[in-house]
Amino acid sequence: MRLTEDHVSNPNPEEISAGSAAPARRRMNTADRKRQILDRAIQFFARYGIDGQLRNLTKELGVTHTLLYHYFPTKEALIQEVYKEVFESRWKPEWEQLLDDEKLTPEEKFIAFYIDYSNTVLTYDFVRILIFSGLSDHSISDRFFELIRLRLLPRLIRETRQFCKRPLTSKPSERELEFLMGLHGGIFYIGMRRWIYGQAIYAADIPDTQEEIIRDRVQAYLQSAKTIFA
Amino acid sequence: MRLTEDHVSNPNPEEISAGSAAPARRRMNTADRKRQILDRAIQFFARYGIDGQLRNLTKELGVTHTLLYHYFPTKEALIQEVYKEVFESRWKPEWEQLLDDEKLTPEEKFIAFYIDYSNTVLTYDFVRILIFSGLSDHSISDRFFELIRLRLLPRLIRETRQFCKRPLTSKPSERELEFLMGLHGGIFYIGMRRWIYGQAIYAADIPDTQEEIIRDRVQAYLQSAKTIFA
DNA sequence: ACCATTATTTAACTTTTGGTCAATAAGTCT
DNA sequence: AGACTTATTGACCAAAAGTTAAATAATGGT
Repeated sequence: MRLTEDHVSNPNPEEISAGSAAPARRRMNTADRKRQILDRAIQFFARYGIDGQLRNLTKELGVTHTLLYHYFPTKEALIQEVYKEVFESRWKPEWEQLLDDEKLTPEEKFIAFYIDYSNTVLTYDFVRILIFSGLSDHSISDRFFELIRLRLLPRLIRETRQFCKRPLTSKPSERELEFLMGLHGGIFYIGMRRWIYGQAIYAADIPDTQEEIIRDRVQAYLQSAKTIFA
Repeated sequence: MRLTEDHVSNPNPEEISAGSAAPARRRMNTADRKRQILDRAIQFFARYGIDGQLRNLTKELGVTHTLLYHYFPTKEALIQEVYKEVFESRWKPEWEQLLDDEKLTPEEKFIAFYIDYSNTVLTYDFVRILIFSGLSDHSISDRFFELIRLRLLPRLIRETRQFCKRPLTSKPSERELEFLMGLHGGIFYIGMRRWIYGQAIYAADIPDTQEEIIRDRVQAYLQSAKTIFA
C-alpha cells in the first residue's frame, strides 16, 4: 500500500563496498550529519509522504535507521523539522521589496515576481510537501499561506489597482481577492500538474517559454482587472 | 504518524447500545452492504488517505474489519474500486453535449460548463482522492486527465477560437493550451484551497457569488485570448 | 600510545495492521 | 420447527515499523 522505494537505485554505492571486509564505518561530525539527514529527509518525505519508513530513509543514507534517534527524538520531530525547513527557509523577503520597488510598473512587478516565485516554490520538494502537509494537517501549511496572505496579497492587490488607476486605500474586496487567486492558483497549478500528476508541462524546462506562460497570464489578469473593476 | 480518527465522533451510535446485552448482529443483503462499505470507504480514504486503517474504516460502519474480506479480496482491491467509483462514475457526458450545443455562445458554454464542473468535481471526496492518488501513483489520476485532455480541452479550445473569430481547424498550440490551463487550474485551485488547505473560500456556499467568481475568470480568459491570439 | 567521548550499530521490544480461518448466528426456505 | 445458507465475528498470524538499550568502534586530545 505505502509507497516503497523498490525502484529507487541507491545513490550511495559506498555501502556495498567490494571487499567482504566489514563496511567502513565513518563518523561524521554532529552538525554535518544532522544537516545531511535533514536534507535527505526533505527529498524522502517529498517523494513518499510522511508515512515513508525510516528504515528506507536511512538506507538511502547508508546508515542504520536507529541512528536517526541520535539526532531526532522521534519521527514526528524529524518531520516537524522538515516542515520548518521547507516552509520557513524558502521564503524570500526580496519578493516584498520587489513589489514595493517604485521604479517598476505594476506589470513589470507582477511578471518579475511570479517568474521568481514559480522558480522557487514550484519545485518537487516544496509542492509535494506542502500538499502532503495540507492533506494531513492544515495547521502546518497554514503558516505558509499566512505569509502569502499578509505579505503578498495586499501588495499584489495594490499593484493591480495601480494598474487600473483606481484608489489604493480601501480594503481589498473579496471579489478582487478571488480574481487575484485565479491568477495565483493557475500558476500554482503548473506545479501541481508537474509534480503531483506527473504531467509533462509545455516547455517546462525552457525558461523562455515558462516566462511566456506567466507573461500571458499576468497580462490577461491585469487587462481584465481593468475591465471588471472599472 | 498516520492520520487517525481520534477526533472523529462516531456517526453510528447504534454500536454503543445502552444495554449490556450482546450488540444486535444484523445481517445485511450482500449488495447493500457492499454499497455501504464502498460509500463509506470513499469518505474514509478521502479523509485519511489510502494508508487509512481498515479497522478504523469498519469501526465507522459498526462492523469488524474482517467483514471487509467477505466483500473485497484485499485492501488494494477495495481501493481500486474506490478509485473507479470516484473517477469514472462522476464524469458527466452532458459536459461534452453542452460544449457542442449550437444554440449557445462560447461564453455561455464556458460559464455553464465551469459552474457545473466545479460543482461536481470540486467536492471533498473528489479533490482529495484525486490528489492522494496523484501523489502515490499517477497511473490512476491519469485516467481522469485523459478524459479531460481528450473530451474537454479540444472543445474548450474550439470555443475559444470561435470566440476570437479565428480558424478552428489547426491543432491547438501549446501556448493556447497553457493559457487555457491557466483558467482551468485557477478553478481547480478553488477546490484545493478549500479541501486541502482548509481555507474559507469567499462565499463558497453562496452559489451566486461562486458563479460570479467563475464568470469573472471566464470573461477575463476569453477577452484576453482575443488579445493574445490576434 | 592510551583514554575519553560519542557516533554508529546490533539486537530486541512493542504496537500496528493486513490478512486467514474456523466458529457463530441471522435470515430464508420447506 | 428444523435445516440450510451465508453474513458476521473472534482468535490468531506474520510482517512492518517506530522505539529503546546496550555493545562497538572511530575520532580527537593528552
